Amino acid sequence: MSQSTDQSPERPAGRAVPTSADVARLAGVSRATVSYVLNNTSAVRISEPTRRRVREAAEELGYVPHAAARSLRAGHSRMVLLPTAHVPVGPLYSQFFNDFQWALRRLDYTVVQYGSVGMRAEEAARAWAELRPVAVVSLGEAELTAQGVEILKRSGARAVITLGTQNVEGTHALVMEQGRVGEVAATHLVETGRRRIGVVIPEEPGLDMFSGPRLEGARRAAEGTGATVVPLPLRYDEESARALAARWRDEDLDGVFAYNDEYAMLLMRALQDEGISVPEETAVIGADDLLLGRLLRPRLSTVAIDMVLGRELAELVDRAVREPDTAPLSRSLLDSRVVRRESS
Amino acid sequence: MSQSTDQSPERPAGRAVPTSADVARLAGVSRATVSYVLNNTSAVRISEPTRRRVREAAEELGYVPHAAARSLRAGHSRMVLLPTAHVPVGPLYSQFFNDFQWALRRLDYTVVQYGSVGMRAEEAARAWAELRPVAVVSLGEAELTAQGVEILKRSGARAVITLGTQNVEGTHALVMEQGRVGEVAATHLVETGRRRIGVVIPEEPGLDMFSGPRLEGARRAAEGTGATVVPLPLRYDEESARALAARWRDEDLDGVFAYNDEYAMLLMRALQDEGISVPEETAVIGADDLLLGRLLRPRLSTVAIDMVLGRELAELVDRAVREPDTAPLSRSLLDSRVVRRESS
DNA sequence: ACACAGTGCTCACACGTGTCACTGACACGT
DNA sequence: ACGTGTCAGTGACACGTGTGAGCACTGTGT
Repeated sequence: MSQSTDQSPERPAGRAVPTSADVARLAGVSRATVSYVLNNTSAVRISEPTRRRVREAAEELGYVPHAAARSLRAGHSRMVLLPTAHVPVGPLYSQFFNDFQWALRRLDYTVVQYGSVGMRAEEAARAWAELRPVAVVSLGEAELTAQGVEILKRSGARAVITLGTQNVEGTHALVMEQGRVGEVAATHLVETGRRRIGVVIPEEPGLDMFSGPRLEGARRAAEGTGATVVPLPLRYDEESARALAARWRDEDLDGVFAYNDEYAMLLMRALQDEGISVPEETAVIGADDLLLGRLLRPRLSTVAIDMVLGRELAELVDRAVREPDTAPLSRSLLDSRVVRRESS
Repeated sequence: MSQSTDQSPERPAGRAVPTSADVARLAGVSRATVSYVLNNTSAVRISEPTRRRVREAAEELGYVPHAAARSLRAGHSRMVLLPTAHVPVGPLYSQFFNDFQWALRRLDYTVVQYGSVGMRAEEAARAWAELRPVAVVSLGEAELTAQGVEILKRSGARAVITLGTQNVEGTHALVMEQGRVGEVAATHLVETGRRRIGVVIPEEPGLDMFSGPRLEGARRAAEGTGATVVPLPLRYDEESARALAARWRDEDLDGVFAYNDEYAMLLMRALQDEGISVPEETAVIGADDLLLGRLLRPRLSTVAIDMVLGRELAELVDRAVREPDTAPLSRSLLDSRVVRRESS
């Protein structure tokens, strides 16, 4: 990175940022009093007239406390860091993350998303550690090594939590059972008589953390039923889908779980263009229960995924912070159920 | 908010967070030397053996500098704050934001997203100001009042930038010409002979900042051509679409610009179910050029939107920070063009 | 012998905040 | 007069860092 140049960033002199000392001066009291008043400290008693004078002075100057100074003094920051994923997340996660943030703020945490694009895992961990967050909640475990966790904990983080598919040493690993998604999809296909079942694996990077476990789940479901599972790599474009459809009959497939509804729609169109009838010749099922899937003919069957509430997760985080030495959290983060429509 | 309780958050004593003083002690030098070495300060000369000893000591202790202390001393933070929008953003913006963040980091800024869910504008501005960001870049101007801008600037922010549809006093307002989207869509419909043109307005909250200007743009395009524009409120569900389609012939519409591809797909299906042929009886055009739109029959026409590069915007921000007194930035952030397929 | 410059490092302050320990002032009971 | 207690507030330190001023030492020129 470039060196911090710092070319005399003086403000225009007359407009210095007001501090609590300025407030104290204007109100004619000591700085300590200002601190007590503005923080509503209950242990010290300040008369009502003084309180008012302080508040008015703060208002007049437009005083805003300096978070860095505050947390420096306090020794901690009540800040929860969310490494921003480079994963392309759908509306499901957006909604979940919004709720989660809102709930954390209710618990008086400051939520900060901090990107790590183009950094190695350990480098990123160090950058996060500089902010001295009280907790780190990572979507996926890809950007966290055991060493990175160690760095974070040593820098004062009381909880490191991953929302992923596997456990990571030293973290509270909340497992999203992606495997269940593949499992219920495959089970549904098997129960409706399909025998050679394709599972679409997106070739787009960053999705492996979801697609891998879903494939495994499908395999588990097929085990011992006589059905076989065939992984099908697919890029999210028409040409790739056409190519896959062209060799469909050679593969002798009669059912497919297509990772999610978008890939399912793409593939179903290609199959139909190839003259393969859905669901008679091949059943298709997606995941996420997008509205758009209901607009196709046949209507797309799907796996609906119910995420845990953001509020619940926020409470788990809060507990992990308050009692860092308790056993690692354990909670299934999502639930899956088949929504059968017409394509399967 | 609840009071900060601070119930003796002592770490297990043996594991205190290491500071530069610890590093100095271990390396047998002064704290100043440590600072000089770890920051590669060129003005002071430190011998190579000493440098090595310091680096090794830092490594051994797992020392990570304390960002709060650093920026407290420095008086500024090179932190760019991105208020997280409560707007449901599509893949277009996700991509753009990723690029933008990456580019800012290249310029040695620290990018932090900070939510303001459930806060009033002024309250949120105050919370942001506590972090003393050097710049604030807001997607949309909804969560920024003139007063909020004043608070931020007074707290040391050298640039407040909005990516929106209108100017805000005191900010560098980068205008996304949403109007153009509606304009090119309507122009296209008019040129292909349509006379009564519907414009879908999503009823979902948070989208007004886009839908309003798009409607206005469509109106501009129709002006003086003899065509009329009819706003059509629509919720993103099948029932609402069915209801709209049911009164379609009464409205006597022969063309529709449907806000984006998702609403367009929803509406087109409802029209077809109602027995209205597309494009013969009614032309349909969306926006965003989603892949899924190409899967329908007829294939969906759309307005492709080319966003400005994240890197360019990052450079604008950098310039605004370095020279805060220059004229407000001005730059059109997006470009629109019609992609004609089969539905229009 | 002295001035002077260069090298390698340290001292001590400042940044803005929270809070512990303490101080006057006044009231009350004896 | 004295001890005790409450009220309303203040003084001073600590948090971790960056940096200008300065110090001890060595070499070099006159």
